[in-house]
Amino acid sequence: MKTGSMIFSLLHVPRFRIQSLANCWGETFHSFSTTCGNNSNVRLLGSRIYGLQGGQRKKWTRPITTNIEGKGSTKSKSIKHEILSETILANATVNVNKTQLDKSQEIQYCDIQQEIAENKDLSSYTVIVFDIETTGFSRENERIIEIALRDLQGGENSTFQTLVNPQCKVPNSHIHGITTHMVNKPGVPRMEDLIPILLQYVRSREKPGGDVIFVAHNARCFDVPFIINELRRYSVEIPPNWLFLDTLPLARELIKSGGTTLSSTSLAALRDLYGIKVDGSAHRAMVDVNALSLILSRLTSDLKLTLSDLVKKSFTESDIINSKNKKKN
DNA sequence: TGCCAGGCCCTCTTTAGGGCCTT
Repeated sequence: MKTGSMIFSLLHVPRFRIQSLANCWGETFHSFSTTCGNNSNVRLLGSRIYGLQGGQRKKWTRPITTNIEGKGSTKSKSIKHEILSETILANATVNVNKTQLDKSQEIQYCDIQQEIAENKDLSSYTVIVFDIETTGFSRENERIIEIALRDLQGGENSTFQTLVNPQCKVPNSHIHGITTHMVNKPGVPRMEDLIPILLQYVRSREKPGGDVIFVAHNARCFDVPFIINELRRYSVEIPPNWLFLDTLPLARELIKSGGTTLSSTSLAALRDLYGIKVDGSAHRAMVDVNALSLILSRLTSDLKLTLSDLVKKSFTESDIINSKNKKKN
């Protein structure tokens, strides 16, 4: 198993508008590789954001990066975003080691993506695995401090990760290693700054007229309600083509089906079951996203689930709200 | 003084309670 190669990547954000952004952030990247039980070598590329720098309110320049795993993308590129008033202009240059990039093309996260490619009925779906780190468990009282996404179709800009300035203290640094000092400074985007960027990023991954399935572990009870609350806090509606899939019920289903040594449905237990090694700190968003990408692949294989099955198991924002209302009544 | 997360699942249950999962 080889690890440690450095891959630069970028977030190619097309020109778009944003109300107020006063941030500057950069990323360094690390790679992650693992070998699954069926001898299929899988290599993951994660990212981490450090070196956050302050910016000015109305005019600033910032590097935004995600990773490149593009097919045949051996050109060097770099990205430089200039924020002038309310407009972001994107230009890019990133240095990518060709050998490393060739290796990165071996990535095959999910049979799901192959199924999407082969099935016309499913070709409109985009599957994005995501994870958030927060200041605690309460969706009402706590805030998101890190978010990471991975589009399983891969290619350029298939990942997105950033710290988020919660504008409050981080009381649980012992969990994820993210401290108040790391996020409470001008260089880190606040949620209100990040939302338009996030929406733009997801739009850039969508297929025309297609739906996006967001996958997370314990999505129904934790990640999705958190996202819904954060968007609502800034009067932003969840796009109607967003679906959500929770891998926790899939893990329960696997235990019920028997024939597995899995005794807990936690992400850590699933990682252990499938021999997925963590490169970096577990409980950091992109590390968990990378692990869950592999877990999703193995879970769907073990449970013999197709993408159609996953679509049936997915839920919408309305489902969460309706179930909450039912409970109230 | 009162609140402290909340939804799902299991069982010694169903007019309930407790454990698990997420940070």
